[in-house]
Amino acid sequence: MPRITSLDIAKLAGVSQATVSRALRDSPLVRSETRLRVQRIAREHSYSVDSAARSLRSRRNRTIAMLVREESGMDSAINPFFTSLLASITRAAAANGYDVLLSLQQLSEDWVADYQASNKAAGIVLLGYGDYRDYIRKIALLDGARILTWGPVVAGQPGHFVGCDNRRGGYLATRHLLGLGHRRIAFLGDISDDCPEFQDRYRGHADALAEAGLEPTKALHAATPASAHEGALAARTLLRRDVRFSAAFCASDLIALGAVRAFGEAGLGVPEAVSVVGFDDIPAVAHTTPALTTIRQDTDLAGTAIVSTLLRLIAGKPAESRLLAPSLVVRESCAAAGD
Amino acid sequence: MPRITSLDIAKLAGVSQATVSRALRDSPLVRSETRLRVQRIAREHSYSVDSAARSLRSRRNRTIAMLVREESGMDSAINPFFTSLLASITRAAAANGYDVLLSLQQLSEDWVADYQASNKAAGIVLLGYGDYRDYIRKIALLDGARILTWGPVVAGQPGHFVGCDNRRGGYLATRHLLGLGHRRIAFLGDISDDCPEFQDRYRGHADALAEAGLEPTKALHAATPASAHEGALAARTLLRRDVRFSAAFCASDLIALGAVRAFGEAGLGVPEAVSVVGFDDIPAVAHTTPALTTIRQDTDLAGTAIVSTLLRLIAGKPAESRLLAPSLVVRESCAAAGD
DNA sequence: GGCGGCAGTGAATACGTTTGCAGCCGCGTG
DNA sequence: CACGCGGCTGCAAACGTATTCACTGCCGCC
Repeated sequence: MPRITSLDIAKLAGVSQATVSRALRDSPLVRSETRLRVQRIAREHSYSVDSAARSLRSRRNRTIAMLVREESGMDSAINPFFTSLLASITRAAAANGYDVLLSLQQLSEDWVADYQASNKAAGIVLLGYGDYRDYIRKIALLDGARILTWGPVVAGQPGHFVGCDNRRGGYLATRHLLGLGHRRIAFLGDISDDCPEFQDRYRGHADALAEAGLEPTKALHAATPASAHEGALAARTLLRRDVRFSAAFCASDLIALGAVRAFGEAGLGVPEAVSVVGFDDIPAVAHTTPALTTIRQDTDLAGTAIVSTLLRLIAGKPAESRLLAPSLVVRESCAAAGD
Repeated sequence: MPRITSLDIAKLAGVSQATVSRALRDSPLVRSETRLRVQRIAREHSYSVDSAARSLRSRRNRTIAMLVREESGMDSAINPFFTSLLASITRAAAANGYDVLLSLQQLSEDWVADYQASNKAAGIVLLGYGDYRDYIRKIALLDGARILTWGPVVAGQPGHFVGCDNRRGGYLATRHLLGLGHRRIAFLGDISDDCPEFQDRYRGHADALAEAGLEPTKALHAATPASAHEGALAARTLLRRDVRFSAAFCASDLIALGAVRAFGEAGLGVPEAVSVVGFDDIPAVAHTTPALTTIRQDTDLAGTAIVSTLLRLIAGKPAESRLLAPSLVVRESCAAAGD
């Protein structure tokens, strides 16, 4: 049973194959009467264009590839909004008539060749490659690289990025705490160059303090590894310093979870004794006790921003890196400062 | 800058384009010396085969499509192992040289035409379409439908399925409780025809009871909606009946979470007063207090099973539906029966 | 009335690859 | 010596579509 082709439809409709091709693409070149007839016949025979032939002939391709870093990407414990980001990108792509190719990659091999040169995809979205920054920099300079990276946007870097406005997020978090009357606010998180995200969150934190006429205090900052629950360690470090504070802004939700536990073990209830704000709004923190007040990244918005920027790149139009505004989600982990 | 083709490589290597094609596919027809030279040159120019041209000419396609149901699929709260299933399928596909197309679909439209007829994909994996059973049944009968559904395997149904051995899982859960000395074990979960999974879990539960010379007691069964935390409701229903039990097997982790809370509110500590076993091993339950003892579905195994079965289908070989063995994960929510 | 243009259509070609077929060469065999 | 055969290679024909170009009527205009 041979595959049904546009030529078959052409014969059935009594027109040429060229006309079928045009009719199915809603070309204004064909009379609307003809167009509708062809479309009807095609539908009746449930014909649909062979995508291989199409992209071979037209030299373009309605597919974008999502490259997710093997180790980190899909691990929903570490990067929990990846799933919803995935979904939202897929939705946005579909809305633009694009298919999405999913691939788990180490980013070590020559996958640019694999996907760009063999044109399996018109463009590439990189997810979870935060620490491959230099490599991305390199390939971003390739001619016509249609590559978009989800991650921290740092000024002046080559390549195209879409990411969360971490500085704004940090600002929102600390402003919330200030608004509740807190004045001595700890910051938990590593702000070395390894974590540009956290650096920005810290800057936002400082912004908010400055706005209130305060300055960040060194004693109130506890560095902590980015991942893992070792936020608890940082919290204990802080407690050991014997410095007064009534609130803590944690650079990630996981850190916050650890901190909440550490505070609890030290007899400091959250939010009675100390208020806590997290960052990310991972699904788990809505169901913890207390449910965590945190900063949410809008994954829906992120998906559409990523796709629309990438499509501009594909179309050869100029495209800017974009920062997405996060928002504050108030739950139960903050209380007004006692005095 | 025109795209580099196999013809270019041919010229560079001083052979014909046909030989290049063969060499790159490791055909035994070309002398190994020639083959290596061609491959080296291709690599040096980072040439890779145009996938559109390849699949057009060869009429085959190294892509499989994953269709995830829009509403339920990616919602990681409801179906949390979907993400890891996704990852594991992608990995398994890549190991076989297949790409994975991700699509969120309602399964209402004529997507079979879209994916099969337009051959974007050689085969289709359906995820999260539990209640589209009759529709799947219909399309499973299409000639050469290379479609695989992840979901409950019921005997005699048309189509190809890979799913968890729910009966075995139910058996394991209840056997664990019996082993701890429990004799009056409640079952929380809807066992109507709407939930074939839960029916099977209940059967396994009954199997284990029978093995111990016991019978399921009607009074110890509380139906509950499949999703949501309304397991709490079921638990309360049970408590109101004023029937004695020392353990509860919950047909899903979400039900279990609700039940644990309801028991707690009624003054029944878990596991001191009542032992609880869940099902699914969603990520959250490893971090609750108490951490939940539950039945885990092995998503890695599932991914490889799904892919290998689908590949058999694609190759035209006969393929069987497969049941995957779950395993018991012991945590903190069960204690030996007091007497 | 000729002529340019326009709307609609068809013929033909090219996209880059795979693959059937034929050809070549050298060697063993009858 | 002829012949065949096996190992290797090239030629050329598809695969199904998009798109350029040419063509046909037809209308309006000078």
